[in-house]
Amino acid sequence: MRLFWLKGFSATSVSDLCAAMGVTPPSLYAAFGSKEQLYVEAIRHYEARGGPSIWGPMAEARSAREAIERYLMTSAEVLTSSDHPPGCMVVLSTAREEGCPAIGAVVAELRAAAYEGLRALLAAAVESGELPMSVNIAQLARFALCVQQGMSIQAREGASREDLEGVAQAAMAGWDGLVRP
Amino acid sequence: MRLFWLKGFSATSVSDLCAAMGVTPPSLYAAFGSKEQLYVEAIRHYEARGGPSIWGPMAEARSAREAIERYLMTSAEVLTSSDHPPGCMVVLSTAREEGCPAIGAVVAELRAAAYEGLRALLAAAVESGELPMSVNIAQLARFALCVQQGMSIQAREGASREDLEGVAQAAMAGWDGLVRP
DNA sequence: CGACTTATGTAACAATCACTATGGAAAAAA
DNA sequence: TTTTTTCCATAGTGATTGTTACATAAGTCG
Repeated sequence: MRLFWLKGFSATSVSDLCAAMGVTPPSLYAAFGSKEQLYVEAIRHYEARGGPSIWGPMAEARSAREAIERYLMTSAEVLTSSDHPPGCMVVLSTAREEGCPAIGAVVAELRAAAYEGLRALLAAAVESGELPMSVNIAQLARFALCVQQGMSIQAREGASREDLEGVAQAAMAGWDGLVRP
Repeated sequence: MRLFWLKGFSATSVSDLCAAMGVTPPSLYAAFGSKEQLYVEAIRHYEARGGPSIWGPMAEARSAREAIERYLMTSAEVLTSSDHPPGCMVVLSTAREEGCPAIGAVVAELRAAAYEGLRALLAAAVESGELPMSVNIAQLARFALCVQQGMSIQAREGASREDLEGVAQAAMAGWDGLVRP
């Protein structure tokens, strides 16, 4: 998972993977079938492990604004954590462009789920009256997602947690500007 | 350039490049030396051609706010233009992570120039009095850059120009919130 | 027209790619 | 203890990687 995360699909060879796992090719193929299936399993594992650390804190928020703020602030922390490659594996994946549509479909599914999660959160906030009905939910969800995706690139470039927290703070100012009537 | 832009460094083979150029390997190597040097020449060509279309409109702006707005709105248009691959080649490049530090250095240089351009613009606005001295220039520059980088990922995922213009608009609301005392 | 430099295509280079057939060792079952 | 099954490494599969030696064709100049 870490190798694919860091180097991408094409640039990571089966030799690299075997060396990192301390295994020989036959064992790898007996366990995962192919390099492609291993990547899918790796990114699914990534989502299952890393997902809660980002989506978890949002669930405890008492307002949509606080949820989005936690989403971005937690991202600033997680994406720059030093015990794994920087940035989000799903956001940074380019397997489809590298000529692997099967993986691309899985990645697209995970990305769509992130967007839909944000959208549903905002829709519920409109329903409950926290947000005025005039607010453009799709725009706001896409904006938050876009900022978080940009953070992944910044993190890979070497930005610090503080750098990204500044970005999150700036984005929340955008929220306040847009939500106001 | 388009092949590298779309598929990245590792996933683009010399065969692909030769086929796309209608040339055989010896000609390619006589002209460019190596795949690596060709990538560098391609991304430099990208910057020389595509750079002005983004940085050009900013120069005509009459305020820092308008300049940033043009930066983001023009990006929304250019990054989704249909006559070339979606997203920014410099932002989306992962050559360093793919194991090519020489290319990584060139990409880092181009990215740093973008950040420095934004930073200088904001510094000048503080100097001229348009922006209060209390504003965090580095934070604002990084925020604008981050949003633009996120746009590249969204564009590659299939977002439309209108989608990204919505993001740009939301980001400008963030500007207004941050610049106010 | 002939000599020479400049290209470009053919073919092949060693290395690495993803992947697998085979054989032997360890563990489980009888 | 013997048999059977599971497991895994050695070694090698054909294909493709980036790159180049050679030979032929084209263009340039005397």
